[in-house]
Amino acid sequence: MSRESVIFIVGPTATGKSDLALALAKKFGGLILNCDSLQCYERLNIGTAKPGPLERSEVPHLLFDVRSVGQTLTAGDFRKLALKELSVQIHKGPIFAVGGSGFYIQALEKGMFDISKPNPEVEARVKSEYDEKGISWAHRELCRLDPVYGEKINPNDSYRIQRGLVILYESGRKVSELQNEFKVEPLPYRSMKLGFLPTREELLPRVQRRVQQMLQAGLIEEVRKLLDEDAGGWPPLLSVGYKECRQFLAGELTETQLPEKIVEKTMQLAKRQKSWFKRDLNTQWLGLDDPMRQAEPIVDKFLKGTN
RNA sequence: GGCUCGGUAGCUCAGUCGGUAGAGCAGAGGACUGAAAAUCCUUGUGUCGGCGGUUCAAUUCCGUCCCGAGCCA
Repeated sequence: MSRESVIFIVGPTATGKSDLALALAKKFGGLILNCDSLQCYERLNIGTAKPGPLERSEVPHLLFDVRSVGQTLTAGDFRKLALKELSVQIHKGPIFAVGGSGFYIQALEKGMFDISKPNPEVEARVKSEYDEKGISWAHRELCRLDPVYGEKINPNDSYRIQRGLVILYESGRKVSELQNEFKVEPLPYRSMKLGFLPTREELLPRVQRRVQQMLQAGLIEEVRKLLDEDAGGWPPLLSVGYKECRQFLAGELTETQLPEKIVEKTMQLAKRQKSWFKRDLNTQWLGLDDPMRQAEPIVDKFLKGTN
């Protein structure tokens, strides 16, 4: 029996991925590896539905709270940290890699371009030039320097335009070249994927319940404390739930609008997560009803198999 | 009870000097290589409140009724 196994558990938010991972890890003597971009940060607990001390005392939880307030983590950082954790921990038992960040899971499974982490000075330079000269200038500049990539991305995609320029200025490399040269670096362990793909009707009540619970558990207070510590410019506080609490604290949302807005934004996030995960044909899909019963035999068979 | 203003897409509303209507948001689908819970793309038929009348033609004008808000009694 090969013990060097990774079982991914993917899907949109509020589907019960963490609960399933915990149950499976207990059952099969495994460990949990976080694949959620925001649960990597300290102090984002309530709003990310991060597993608490109880869960973490039952099963080893890896890659939670690896960055503190004000710091950022990139997908590339995540990949490196995850591979390192896997190399030292995988002998201890099967790894249940859980999370809703499709981009992070892709980074872990397939690798990333061979370039260094973005240099903050270059990023700042691109940003200020972008702010000064505008998005259409930036897009034209990108098209001039890397026509293939420039024409592929949308002229309104501020994020990718700036990123493309940062890569060009910093390394002189074109994204289109990097894409051509890129070779998948598969995970050096055997792996399988379980996933949830609920309908809107199935997910909505779960999201509503979860948002209610988060607010009761003190989400607003969590946000207020972070803002008191001057974390206002920290990108994670722009994410779903956190952003809306800030709007509430700024008087831009009423007490009744707040939960409604968080539910709405969470459902939109879930839609994007679904469209990311559903195209992966290697995923075995589970229903929301008693997922442990469905998953256990699949995982058991996988762990007993040798290929 | 009288007067006024409203009733148009799931919501907020625009508009049609009479030729059956369109924005934002929501919803749906999709993309995705270092902030990804980010960033972005595509997608708008609905008894234009009901019933009558005028008209070649009414969501638009007129009458009446229903509903909501406000003012006066």
